[in-house]
Amino acid sequence: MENMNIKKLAKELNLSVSTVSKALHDSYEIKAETKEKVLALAKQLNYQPNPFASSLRRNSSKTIAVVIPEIAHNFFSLVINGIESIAEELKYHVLIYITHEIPEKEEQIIRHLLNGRVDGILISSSGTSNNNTHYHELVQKGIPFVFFDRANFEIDAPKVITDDYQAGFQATDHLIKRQCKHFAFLSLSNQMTVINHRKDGFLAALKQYQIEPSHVHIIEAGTDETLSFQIIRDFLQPLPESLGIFSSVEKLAIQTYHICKEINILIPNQLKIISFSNLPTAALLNPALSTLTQPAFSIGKEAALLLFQSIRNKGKIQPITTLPQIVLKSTLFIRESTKM
Amino acid sequence: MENMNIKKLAKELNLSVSTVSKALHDSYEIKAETKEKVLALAKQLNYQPNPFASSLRRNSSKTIAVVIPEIAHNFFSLVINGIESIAEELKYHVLIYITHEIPEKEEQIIRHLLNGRVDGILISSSGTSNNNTHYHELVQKGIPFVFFDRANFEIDAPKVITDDYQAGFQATDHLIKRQCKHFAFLSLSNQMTVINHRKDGFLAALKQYQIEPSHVHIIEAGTDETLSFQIIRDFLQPLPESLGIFSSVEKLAIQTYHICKEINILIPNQLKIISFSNLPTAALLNPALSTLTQPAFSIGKEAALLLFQSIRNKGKIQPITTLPQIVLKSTLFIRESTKM
DNA sequence: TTTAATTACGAAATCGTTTTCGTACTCTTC
DNA sequence: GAAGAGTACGAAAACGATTTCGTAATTAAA
Repeated sequence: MENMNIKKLAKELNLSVSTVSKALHDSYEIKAETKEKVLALAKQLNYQPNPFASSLRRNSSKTIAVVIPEIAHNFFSLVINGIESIAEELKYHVLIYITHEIPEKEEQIIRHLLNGRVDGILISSSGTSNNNTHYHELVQKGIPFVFFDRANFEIDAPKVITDDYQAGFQATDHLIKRQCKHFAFLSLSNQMTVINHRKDGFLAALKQYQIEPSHVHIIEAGTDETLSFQIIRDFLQPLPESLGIFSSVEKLAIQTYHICKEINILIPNQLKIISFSNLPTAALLNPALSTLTQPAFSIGKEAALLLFQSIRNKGKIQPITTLPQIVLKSTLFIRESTKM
Repeated sequence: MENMNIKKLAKELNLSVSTVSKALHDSYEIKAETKEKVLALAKQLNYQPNPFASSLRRNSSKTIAVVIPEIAHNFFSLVINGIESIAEELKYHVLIYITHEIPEKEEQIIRHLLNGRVDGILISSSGTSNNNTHYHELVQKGIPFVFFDRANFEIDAPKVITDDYQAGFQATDHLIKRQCKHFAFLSLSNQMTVINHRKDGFLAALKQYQIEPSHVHIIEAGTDETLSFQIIRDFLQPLPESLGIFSSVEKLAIQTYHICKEINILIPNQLKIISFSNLPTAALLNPALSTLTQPAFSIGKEAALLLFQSIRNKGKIQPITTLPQIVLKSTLFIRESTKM
């Protein structure tokens, strides 16, 4: 009596296994009276179908995977919230995989997922877009996947991104209007398209205002914490005159704050800074941080919706139109860190 | 040729399915030469075993579930990081379920997991300890689970917690020594044991210093955001003299900061505050927030280790000794928000 | 030389569902 | 009342792995 299964249910009911299965799935072949009996006993004996048997037979797992570079990061946590809100509604399960910003790790995870464990994948890429073969394998295997935020534009898959170029332009325009003379862009990696879009917006704004190229600084801080600390610290000593920093990610802005505190640089007097960020405490920082805030929850929601659409359409002929690419808007919050 | 499976592999190799399966599992029954051939072709044809067939037969899923109240919260994100670090090593998969602090939601999730989808569960309870039947059902079904942080002490399961009583005492002691006259404890719920342990520490310290009971305030702020805002705001108007606040969770401290900013209460002059928190920006707030910081990553790691130990021991006789309960220490960081 | 043990493999059952057929039986309809 | 349609169910074949047995062939022991 360890575990209830459909066979025991059938025996108990004096019905065949197939009849019970059909009854549980509300098949038209079974008459109402029988269905009721089956449902009643199933509930009474606390029957729950074995998910693996079901997945094996139906070739569908009711599970999706989320592959992200890191999780202890407000942006990604909020995205997961958005994803979960949809998955929960559709009774799907959510597997989480963390790449720790290591492209090989991402490849390994994606390759593993080729085995059919999930019906679809949501990816925020850690890749340097050098090696795309794992994405191609997904396409070839017919496993639906959707990129969010960190997309790979060489791959023909649905994407949910934000208006990074425009946001970068807007942030930089703001710094220019606040009378900065030198401008620095804090970059995570020059291999990531999101970051590069933000940088392109940054550069475009500076170009439009004809800023002296020698006053433009691109700081490749990288993903390693201690290293990026050192790189930023080195850049700030000596401190360029009227420096305006546009940080492409929250983490680097926080590091900059720490460094400024350490070596006594006053924000916003000596240095203005604005950053992409979903920090719930941005307004409470000393000084309050001006931010470009991505609609993280919506990104997760939209990405999940696209994925489930993709899963539903699986097998059916794809429309010839290009795959959907949803672009959401980030919001600019002007706070004290960029005060004149 | 859609998907590779063991049958096709066997045919290609002129071997039986069973031989191939054994070879892939490095069985002693198969000679080295055959194993090599099988492994070689498996790699060449990119064979990956179907996880559902395997799980169905072996009755094990190589998957664990993490059930948490919310994810957009530094503490839980860090815990997940810790959990993932162990799961990844053991090649386990991690399913995430979010209860949004709704006990019924938690029950529903746990009940669903009785179907064998996972080999074990890590739980940070959202329950009010009124209804424990779902935990009992886990025990009865023999599904291993471990509580972390928010444990239910009526249930005989392994737990990883922190020294909440002591930390609460320490935080309060600190406030007393900083010459506070009135003392407030911001609580999420009087049904949660973690919170109550912190409160007990708080009350014990006040008792030891013989603080006038009328100067002690327990604020039940609750989990609803707008409501808790209102409750805290109401409490702060009018502002008790020399108020020292001990916030049991980060979120309420942040709300308090926002309110103080809004109604112009100066921290730490008019109000001192210390909070349990894993905010990476605690030191950068205005003013820097004194915190009790839980070793979130370690909590996740230890809980995962206990769970896997439990999974390995499944079926074997349990030792008569009480189940393991690991207590980790929180760290006190004194910052400006409690300055004299 | 006979017996026992070991080696290396294969047939088939099994895990618990789902789904395709097949088939009694009843009910129309002309 | 014969043919066709519809109803309600059951037998059995999947799904793809794992595992239990059984057994030839070889080797070792007596």
